[in-house]
Parts: sequence; structure tokens; C-alpha cells
Amino acid sequence: MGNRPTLIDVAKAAGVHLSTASRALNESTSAQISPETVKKVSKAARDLGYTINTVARGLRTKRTQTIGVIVPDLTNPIFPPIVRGIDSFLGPRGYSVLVVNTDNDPESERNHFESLMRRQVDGLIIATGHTDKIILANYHNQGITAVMVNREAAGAPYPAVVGDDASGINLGVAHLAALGHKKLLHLTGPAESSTSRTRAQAFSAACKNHGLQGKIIKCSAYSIDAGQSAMDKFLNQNLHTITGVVAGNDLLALGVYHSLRAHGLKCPQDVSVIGFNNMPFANDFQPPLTTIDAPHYEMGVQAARIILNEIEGEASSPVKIMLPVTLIVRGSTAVAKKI
Amino acid sequence: MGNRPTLIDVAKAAGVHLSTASRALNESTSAQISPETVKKVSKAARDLGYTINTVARGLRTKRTQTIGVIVPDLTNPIFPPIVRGIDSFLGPRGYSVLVVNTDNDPESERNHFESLMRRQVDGLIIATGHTDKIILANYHNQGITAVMVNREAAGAPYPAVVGDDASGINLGVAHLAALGHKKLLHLTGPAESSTSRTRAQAFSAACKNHGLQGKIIKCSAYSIDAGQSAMDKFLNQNLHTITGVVAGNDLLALGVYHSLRAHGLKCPQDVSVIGFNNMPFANDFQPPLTTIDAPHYEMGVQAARIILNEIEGEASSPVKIMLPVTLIVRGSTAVAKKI
DNA sequence: GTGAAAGCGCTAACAT
DNA sequence: ATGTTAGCGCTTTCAC
Repeated sequence: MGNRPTLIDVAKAAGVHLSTASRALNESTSAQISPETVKKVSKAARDLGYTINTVARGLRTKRTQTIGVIVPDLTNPIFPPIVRGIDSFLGPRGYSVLVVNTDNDPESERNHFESLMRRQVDGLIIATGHTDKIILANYHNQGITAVMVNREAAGAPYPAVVGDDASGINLGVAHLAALGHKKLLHLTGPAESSTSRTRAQAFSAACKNHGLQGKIIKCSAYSIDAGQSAMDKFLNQNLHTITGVVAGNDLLALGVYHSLRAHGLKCPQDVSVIGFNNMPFANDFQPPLTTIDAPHYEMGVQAARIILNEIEGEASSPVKIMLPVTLIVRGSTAVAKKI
Repeated sequence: MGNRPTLIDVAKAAGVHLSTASRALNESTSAQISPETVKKVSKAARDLGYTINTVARGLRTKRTQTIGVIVPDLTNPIFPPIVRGIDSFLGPRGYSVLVVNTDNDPESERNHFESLMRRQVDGLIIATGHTDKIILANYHNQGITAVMVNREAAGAPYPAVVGDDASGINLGVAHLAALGHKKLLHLTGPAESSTSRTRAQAFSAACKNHGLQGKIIKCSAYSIDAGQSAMDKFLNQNLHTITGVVAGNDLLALGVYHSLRAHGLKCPQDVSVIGFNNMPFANDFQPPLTTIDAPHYEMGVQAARIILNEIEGEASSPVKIMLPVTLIVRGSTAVAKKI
């Protein structure tokens, strides 16, 4: 890549010392320099096409203005909005974002973590549900600044930004109850994930509150395939024993769609299905998916806000921000079938 | 973030000179050092938990092992697979990826470009359809290493990795022709994008080849809304004059779905629809979308391979890699209705 | 095979 | 208000 001019070139062109040029060009120190000098230096910089070398600055200041974002898989549609939310807050403030995908593999996560450390990121935003307590505690012991997003911190007092999972599940169960459903099924995600546990607990509690019968089955991952095979297994043994499904997320709900179809069951006529997340295109599924909308973009924004505060401001006490969720009623839920 | 040990700490612990430690720890120079010394230094590094500071290395070597990836919008589902493909190739080779979103805004693109330059990225992978010739020529004049992905280079001799758009459109038109369709419509994306132009031209040519009547209407963006409003406009004036639609991409196809529904038309009974990209969840739409599968992940891999070659190997002559596409027939296409 | 020393481009005391 | 100087952590040329 091209040989860009350095500060020393600018200083020479402006006829001042290197350090004066540095001060003139830096927002926080330009007040120390006379207005004319600032103008002179700025002009020289512009004329030469000078841009600061953030690598050199980073070495000197020990700040790279880079945040590492750890996600399981960017192709899972809930993560791009989170990443964009993070970016929208950080970008205008001079920070860049390094996104890594772990694929829920601890080995991969460790490698990516090392890579981010080598790159001297100023902080971490962690969106992986699987990062175990030991790893997290480890991060904390190393003095690493981090914020959790879309999951709670376990094993370390890190701030977290989450959707109100319990309320969301409540809304879903209440909606099905209002439609006359009596026997519900919940597909829960991997137990390592805090959201899975929260949603499953909320499901049980909500069923009890509404006097409904609620079963829970486990899925090995938050994926269409995992949802389908879990539902297949259930239907093969329990055909026609439930009328409503509250899936742990929209991908699992999609797996349920596939399974119902394979078993000759119609949604919503035979079985109502509710997802979670309101992922992009949920409205275009067959049928359009009733789901809980979680504000992923805003979660990203909030996580970014907190981590910047931790880095640049005083370390706040670990906060937990819970953002409100809403029920989006579409075509996958209907009045309960008589069974 | 924690105060990590430096090379000098390792050197001291191993009882060797700083430069010896550096050589011992570097793959490419460790051969110069006696095996025992290498072992000694490696052990010291491990014991201390040493990890290299890539910022310092980058300052010295003028290589950051970072690639900038410029996309329009990460929430457009075709980009995450591309990014992951890039990452899958680059990650194991020690490179990281800095992804920026331009939202098709030239001002935003310029800002992000500056940011990437300040960060001393080793090269750019550009996936934005809108980057105009002047900007691209500008990059090239500055000696910037870049590779285009999912679009052709215009205005600069940069390598490009693209899907075989023309063949894809051909497959789609041939499929509709075989189903007895005589009058087709193509929704083309923004004219600035090379893929739009290629696909539109291929559509005209294919219609001619098959003796079909082919109309083309323009969409302001590759989005559901743009597709819907373009189709709305068309249907309001031309109800029942076409039986098949070849959309410029899957999002436009989804817009067509919405428009058809709003006009009381059924897909595929009244109108067959073909998309482009085979985006995630295309199989779950209503109806499942017949579309052209483009290998986005593989496009990312190839783009990464080329740019690494340009950076580390000799500069190859500008290549254009065209990856094959396939027609995926689903429920949105059927035998033509008599009109 | 290893040590010495310079320097990548910048910021931040410390002077004046 | 500006100049001087040291040094961030590393690689690499030059000695020996």
C-alpha cells in the first residue's frame, strides 16, 4: 500500500516541530497551540493528504480504538443487526469493530480471543451463549474489559444487555392461552446459554399461571435442523397431544414448521407456533411467523455505549440492561383445535 | 486491559538477548537459532503467557495483517456468507478482517475508507455495487491493493470474483420458457451496479433466444420495498400481461410476492417468480422461492485467496474469476397460466 | 548462532 | 505557545 506522508512531513511543510504538529492535529491538545499555527498545520496536512497512522499512535498510547466482537455465527440473522448497532455507536466515535465467529467451538473461541488480544483490542463485546464461566472468569482476572450482549454474564461481573426474555415468553404463552390452547410445548435451546434457561423457566411459570399444561424438550443448538429433529422426535411419540408450540427462537420455530409439514400437520390449523427474535423475513415465512420482537440493533447500541463508558469513563458498577420486547402476531397462531 | 509481558521479559527469563527471542519466536527466523535456544525461549514465553503485540510489529513491518472489507449492509443476507468465506481463508493465515458498512452512501464509504487507511489495512475487499469508477481509480492510483467481490471492477484493473450472472439468468428464463411462459418481466437493480447491468442484458438476450417477450422495469435498490413498489407500479398499469417474473435478486422477488398478494394474484398460479442468490431461508418463503444459487461463501474464499496472493506473493495480473451458479426449482414457478 | 543498535510514527512528559 | 527528548514493542541490518 502507498507510502503515506508522516507527521514529520507535515511538520516540515508547516515549518514547525513534529510535536507541535501532533498537538495541532489532535482535538484534545490543539487548544495549547496558537490558532494560526493550528491553521498552518491543518493546511499542510490537507495539502499532503496526511492521515494519522493509528498503528503508531496505538503503540504509543496503548489504545487501539478497536473493539472485539465475539459472535457464534454471523450468518445467524440476529447477529448482523447487533453488530450494526454496535458499529453505529462506535464508528462515529473513532472506534472500529473486529468481529470473530466461534461457531460455538470453545477451541475456536480461544484462538479468536488470543488473536484479539494480540491485536490489542480495547475491549470485548461477547454475544456467544456458550462461553463458559471459567473462560469468562479468566477474562475478568486478566483485567479485560468486556460487555455481554444477548446473554447474561456468568462467572464474572460483566455488564450485560439483554432482551426481556421472561416477559417475551409470557406474552407468547398468554397469547396462546387467550386463543384457548391448553397443552403447550416449549423447545429450549442449549442449556449452556443463559437465554435458554431464562426462557424455559419463564415458560414453565407462565403455563402454571395460566393453568396450562406445558412440556419442554431440548434442542442441541439454535438451528433449524435441531428444531426439526427435536420436534420430529416429539411428534413420533406424542402425535396430537399439544396444540401450541413456543419455540426458543425463530430458527427452532422454522424447524417446527418443517417437522409439522413432514407429519402432515398444518400450522396454525393443527398447531400454533410462536418464535422468538422476530428475525428478518419472519413475516415472509409460510405461514408468517408470530414471534417475540427483540430489539437487536438497540442491544448492540447499548452494549457499545456501556463498553465505551468503561474504557473512556470511570468503570461503572456492573449493570444489567433489560430491553423491552413485544409480541408480533402473524399467521402462525390461531384458535386452538379441539383434541 | 492487562499489562501483558513483552519480548524483553521473555528474553530476560530465557537469558538471551531481545533479538534472539524475537528470532526464536518467529516462524521464518527460528531456523537461525539453535534448537535448544528456541526451546528455552518458547518455554519462557509459554510460562509468562507472552503473546506478541501485533501493533508494535505492525509499526515495524508496515504490515498489519488486517484486510478491510467494504459491504453495503451486513444485514443484507448475502453478505454474511461472503464475509465468513473471507474469514475462513484469512483467519488461519493470521489475518483479521475489518468489516465496514456503507449503506450505499458515497460519503459514508469515503469515511470508512479513510478509517481503514488510518488503520493501515494491508488490502481491501470491496463488495459494494455503488463504488463509482472515480473512487476506484483513485484507490488504484494510491497503490491500494484491492479485490472486488460480487461485482466487477470498473475504472481500475482490480481482480474480481463474481457469480456467473448471465448463465444464472439464462437458466431462469429457460426454466420459464420450458413451463410455457411467453411474456416475462425482469426487475433490475440500481444501474450503478455491474451485476444489475449484466443480469438485465442477459435477460434480454435470453428472451430473444427463446422467442419470448421480455419487459424490464427498474428498482431503486436491491430491497423488498423497492421490488414491491416497482411491481405495484407495473401491475397498476399492466394487470395480467405477464405470467413470469425474473427478479434481480431474492429481495426484489420478495417484494414481488408482496405486490402480487396486494393485487389479488397468486404465485405461482397466476404469476411465476424467480429470484437470484438463493439467500438463507428462501426455502421457507411463501411459496418457497425458485432462485439461482450463487456461491457466496466460495466467492469470499476466492477473493481472500487472491488478495493474500497479491499481498504476499507477486502481484498477479488482474484476474476475473466467475463461479458457476445453479437453478434451484421450488414452489414459486409453475406452468404458465393462459392469458 | 547470537548480540548490538537503529528506527517504524507517534504522544507526552519535561523544558523554556 | 512551542521545542526537546524519550520511548511504546517490535524486526532487522550489521557485527562478531
